Amino acid sequence: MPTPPGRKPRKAAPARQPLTQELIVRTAVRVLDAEGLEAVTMRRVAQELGTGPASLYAHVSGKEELRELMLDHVAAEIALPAEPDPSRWQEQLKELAAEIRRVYTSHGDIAKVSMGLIPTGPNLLAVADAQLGLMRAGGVPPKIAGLAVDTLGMFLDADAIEDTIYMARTPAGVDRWEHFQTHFEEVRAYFAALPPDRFPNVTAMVDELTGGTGDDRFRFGLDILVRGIASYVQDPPTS
Amino acid sequence: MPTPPGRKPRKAAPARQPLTQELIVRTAVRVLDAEGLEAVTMRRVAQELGTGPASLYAHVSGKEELRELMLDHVAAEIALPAEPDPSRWQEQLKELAAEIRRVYTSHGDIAKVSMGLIPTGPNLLAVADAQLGLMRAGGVPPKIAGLAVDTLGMFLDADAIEDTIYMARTPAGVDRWEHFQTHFEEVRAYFAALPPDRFPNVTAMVDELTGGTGDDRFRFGLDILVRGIASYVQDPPTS
DNA sequence: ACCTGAACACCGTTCAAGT
DNA sequence: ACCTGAACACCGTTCAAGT
Repeated sequence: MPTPPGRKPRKAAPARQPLTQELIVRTAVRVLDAEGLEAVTMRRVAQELGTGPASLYAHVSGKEELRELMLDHVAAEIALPAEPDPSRWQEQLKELAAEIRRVYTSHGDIAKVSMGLIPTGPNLLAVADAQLGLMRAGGVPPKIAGLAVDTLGMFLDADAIEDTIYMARTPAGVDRWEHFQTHFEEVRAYFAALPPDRFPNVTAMVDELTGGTGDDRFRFGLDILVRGIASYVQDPPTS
Repeated sequence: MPTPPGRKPRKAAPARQPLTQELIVRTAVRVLDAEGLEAVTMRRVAQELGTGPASLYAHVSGKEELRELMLDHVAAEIALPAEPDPSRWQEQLKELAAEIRRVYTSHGDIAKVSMGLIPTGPNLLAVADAQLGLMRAGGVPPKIAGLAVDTLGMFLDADAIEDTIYMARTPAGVDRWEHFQTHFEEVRAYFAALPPDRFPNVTAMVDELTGGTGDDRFRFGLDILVRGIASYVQDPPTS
């Protein structure tokens, strides 16, 4: 049967969307989520878009910029506190940190891009601005707040990277948690088998060194940092 | 003139040293020091040794193992405290941290290898053992000490990486410090030019955000961490 | 056992040529 | 202005062949 007049074919063509920076970044993040940062190559992203690698360079200056755009794209998911509350700025800062951790760890090893990068994208800057806002509301001296944003950022990046170590190396087709467990048990056995005379403390503390979960480590470090920052407040707000 | 009998030629041949793991690792570290971690490729190390990349695989399982061997090789330079002194364990821990920082930052971006890696090499394990020894001497509860080694390691790795950002990207033939200054001034100008209504805190604190040196940041973070760890000590030793 | 050349399956980026 | 094919100068790793 011929198509009746005036009725257009359902799909005019493959109708590929035109290339834009936004589309490229979204595609790159999809690859990141599925296979990790190492899999995000210019060639791979181009292939995913049905084109060649050279086509990307009209919208992105190179791989480095693409990585930074991916990071800022992902940072948009971080929910910021509505308004600083001076009476509970420490809790708010911890909540924001937990939120950043949640978003980072849900996007493969994106934290590797953040580590050692001065934030310039709008979303990452908004996060930094929110952190500063909370500390200012809490009465943290500006100089301390300036240093603390850096330190907090280092901690969050490092923690997210640490969290994704076992994940990243999981071979395809293997259960992630099983892989995690196996690897962990190997480390434990290795530590336990070390010569006690050369490593008296490591061998004596095998349980303590391998026992803590990622959550334990995060809470421990975050608590110490926030308490440390708060210790610089001269006149704590009367709650 | 012919060579007199019984006198061997000065140099019998190019006399290349036979390939060993030790030699490969030393060569790789030399490339790291001169050109950074990215320049350390299997092919480049092989070339430096006057052979092909395939030859390395008889002594090293691959690039990943070579990187870890490099890290442990470098960790041998870290001077460990002679003996824990319970009355000044916090100072000793800070001194050790500063020593680790010194060694890491003197070897390009080697800290990138350490980040997110469970230490298994003898030298890195010795460093961890020393940290644990200091904390145990200070009366830090074992569980806390176990978490603290992790947190401290994360901080040291992140700090060293942060320190080498500007260095690593310096183009050849350009003065490193000049490059650093230029880049820093650009960041400052960028922050200052941001819209104050969207980023009220960042724009209000440009000086505080760009003012601190790497040393400031290190001392600030380390001080907070050690104080936090010490806060878990139940019965501080009577000094 | 160690070393090698050649090959395989990848990279990021550039550039002249097309539309 | 945007897109493309082809090329350039690299990667890590494997493998059969040599010694």
